[in-house]
Amino acid sequence: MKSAVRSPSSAEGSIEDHPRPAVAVDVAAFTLVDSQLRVLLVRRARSPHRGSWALPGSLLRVGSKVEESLDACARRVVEAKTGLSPSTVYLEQLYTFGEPRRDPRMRVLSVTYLALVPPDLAGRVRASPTVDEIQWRALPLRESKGLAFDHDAILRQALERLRGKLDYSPIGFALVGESFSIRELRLVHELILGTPQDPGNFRRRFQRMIDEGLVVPAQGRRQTASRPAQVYRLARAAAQVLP
Amino acid sequence: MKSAVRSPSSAEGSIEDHPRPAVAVDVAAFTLVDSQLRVLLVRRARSPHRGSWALPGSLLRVGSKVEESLDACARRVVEAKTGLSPSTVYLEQLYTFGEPRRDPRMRVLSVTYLALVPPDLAGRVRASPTVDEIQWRALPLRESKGLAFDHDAILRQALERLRGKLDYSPIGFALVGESFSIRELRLVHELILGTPQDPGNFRRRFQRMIDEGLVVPAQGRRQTASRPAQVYRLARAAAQVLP
DNA sequence: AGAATAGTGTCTATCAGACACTATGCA
DNA sequence: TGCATAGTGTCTGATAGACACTATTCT
Repeated sequence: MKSAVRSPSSAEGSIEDHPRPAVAVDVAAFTLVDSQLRVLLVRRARSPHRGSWALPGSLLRVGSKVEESLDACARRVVEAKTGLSPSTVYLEQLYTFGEPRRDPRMRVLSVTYLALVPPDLAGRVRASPTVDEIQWRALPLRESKGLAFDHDAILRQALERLRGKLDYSPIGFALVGESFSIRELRLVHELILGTPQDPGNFRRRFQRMIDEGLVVPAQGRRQTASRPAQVYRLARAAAQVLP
Repeated sequence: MKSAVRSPSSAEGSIEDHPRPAVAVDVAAFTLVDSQLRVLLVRRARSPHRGSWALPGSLLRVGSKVEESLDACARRVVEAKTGLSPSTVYLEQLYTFGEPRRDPRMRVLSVTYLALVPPDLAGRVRASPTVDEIQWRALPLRESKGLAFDHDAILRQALERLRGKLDYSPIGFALVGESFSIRELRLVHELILGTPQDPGNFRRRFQRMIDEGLVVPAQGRRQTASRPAQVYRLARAAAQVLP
């Protein structure tokens, strides 16, 4: 019972000899395509869960030469799957999943990330040669229990985080282009929250952001069936918030 | 550059052969002692950072027989250090730290947890035989750069989470006894937020919780220098929220 | 009685939500 | 000219914060 006495602190004594789990980084990447919220999925080519859809991921690079941080690994995953320069992609660590039997082969921890890809860049993934092995899937997914491993739970957690942060953080801007109309930003909120947002009230909240200098009018207008809308862009100071 | 082609998905092919990092679980455990917010620290008996104070932790138990989940590992850490039954301790995963050089010996990931220990149980840790190797240290710490590894950053993150969730979650109840006066709960909020809370306004917010049935009056009163206060306890339904 | 804390009342500013209304550009 | 969408105005109810006030119990 008192076996903890042997190694009371975080990383003691024979740390090199202690058995270690495999560590993967999996990413729930979202974007907007055709006015739909979509998540990036890959089809598994190998067992286990061969043929199932899964969140893209990779084993963390560990070893004498190629140590990468968790953030760097997540960036690498997004870059590899989309061909995007990751500088325009918002990335945020989500949660670490580590149930003993989540992978049938062996003990695997998954450090998960939330990624937001601007819609004007998301199209590139279609040009990939492995086109039918990777796709932006519209949400909500039909078969909600369809993903490999525990990726359903990861996806749920990612959406929850997204919804939770939308109101008090500028996270929504990561899903519109560099310049955007209020209508476009409102669509992002409506898709994430799943409920229509009152145009007037939404605009008033947006107006406060203008007053605070968070957002500034930009050149150009949006072509619509009727009156064109003013477009805006993030102020330089605020753009730093979304690395 | 295109090395990702070899293993495009999360856990592919030679997962058993891929080099693996060590994985530790470190816990930032808070409690109230002498009307002060305190964090549980242990003094490191071995190199690296020998003699420095650190958050308590343990290597994750991995292997054929003793697979434990991340949550179970965090519970085990708290139990080992405090002697408490972990059922009364609030536990929540915080963040996973994985910078390549955070441990000089080798690559070590730290999955961190926030723990809240009810004040009436915290005293037990003093009775431990290793009394001068472990203690509840008052916050804020004097030497804010004094902890081993990157534990300063972990502690900062834990306090941030605590502050952030205080307003919209019942997390504060985890730092009072089973029955408590409004004054006691207010003290918890004041210590976490670092600012005095208006007694009247605080009470009004509390009143809403009573109206919603979240909290109910309990037997007994609190002995003070003047008028004794009513004590309350969480309603049975609400108590489930704090496992 | 006096001190101290528990607990109440009230005023103001802010904000979300509902919804009616005006303005502008396209077909 | 009509229509669809952009954008404004207004009302209501909920809430945070500041602060004055009353109530109760201990010494």
